[in-house]
Amino acid sequence: MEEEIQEGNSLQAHELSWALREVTRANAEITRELARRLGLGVNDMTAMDHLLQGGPLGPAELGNLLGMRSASATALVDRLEAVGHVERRPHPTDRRRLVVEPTRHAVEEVLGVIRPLVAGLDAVAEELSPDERRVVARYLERVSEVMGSYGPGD
Amino acid sequence: MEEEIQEGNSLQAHELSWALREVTRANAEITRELARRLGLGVNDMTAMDHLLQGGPLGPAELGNLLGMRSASATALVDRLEAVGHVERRPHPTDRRRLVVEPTRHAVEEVLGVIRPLVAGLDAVAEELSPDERRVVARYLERVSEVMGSYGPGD
DNA sequence: ATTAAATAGCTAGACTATCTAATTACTAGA
DNA sequence: TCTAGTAATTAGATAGTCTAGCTATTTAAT
Repeated sequence: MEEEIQEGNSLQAHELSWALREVTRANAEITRELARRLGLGVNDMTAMDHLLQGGPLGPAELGNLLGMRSASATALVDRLEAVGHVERRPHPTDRRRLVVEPTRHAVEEVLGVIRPLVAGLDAVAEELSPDERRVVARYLERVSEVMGSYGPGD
Repeated sequence: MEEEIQEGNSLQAHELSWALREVTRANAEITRELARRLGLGVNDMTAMDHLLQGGPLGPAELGNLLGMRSASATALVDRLEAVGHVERRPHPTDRRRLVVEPTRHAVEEVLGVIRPLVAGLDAVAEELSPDERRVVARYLERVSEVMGSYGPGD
């Protein structure tokens, strides 16, 4: 896009918000692209991402992270299991529960696809000085807070 | 991921990337929430967003922004038109084309829902000094570039 | 102990949104 | 004018989600 930040003039707040909006838009695009490369739907890919990132999750718990009902989560885990990306294991203490575990092969495949992106983003962060990183991190945290405050409510 | 051991007190690059990841995750959530409040699907809401933001768009052009085929875009515009959120108008010069225009009522409704969020994000930007805003903006632009470089390709 | 309520996951059937392929109408270049 | 290309649509198929209801298990209250 052609909107360049003006040198000399002060940068208006809404221009910064616009840059943020561009990031979220680019993120939506890349999410579709990564899913396509993995041969998964967007939600299925995002679910794998959550499984790699976070601790052990049950099907419904996983679905909640994606804003879906437990029935849909069952179907989601079915699909992931069918392609060998996850396995259902019994929960160690609660016999009602399951834990959904990514398979070794799936971990490698997913990481292989997202690694270049992660590396690219880390490289951008490396370009900043430690002080600058602190400024940006604080901004990003505040943005997360504000977004979170509009979470599923009334 | 557990707490990273920091060298000195400097903020590591991947911690910053993690903060970015939190933002994109929060954005995915709030996108669902905003769509829910408007009684629209996520793509339909995002389409409205694009129509408010950008210049005049045809159905397929709009669909491309969302990564969908022209047939799906036709259906999308059908849905938006059915609830009175957009109108199909003839393109001024090319009689094959249409322009999809949001209705006055829809503009108000959508803006009413997203305005608080936009205001909240602008307020976060206001908390920063002009210099800090420049630093953050540059980071966000670089992030958009990196994400864009993984765009739909091979 | 027994019973009642809540929780986790699953099944069934319907609905929504997307896709591919083919169709119509129009534009533009040789 | 003929031909190739483009914009939008239609038709049919498929995938993913939803609601509603089910079983099994756990937790809490008699």
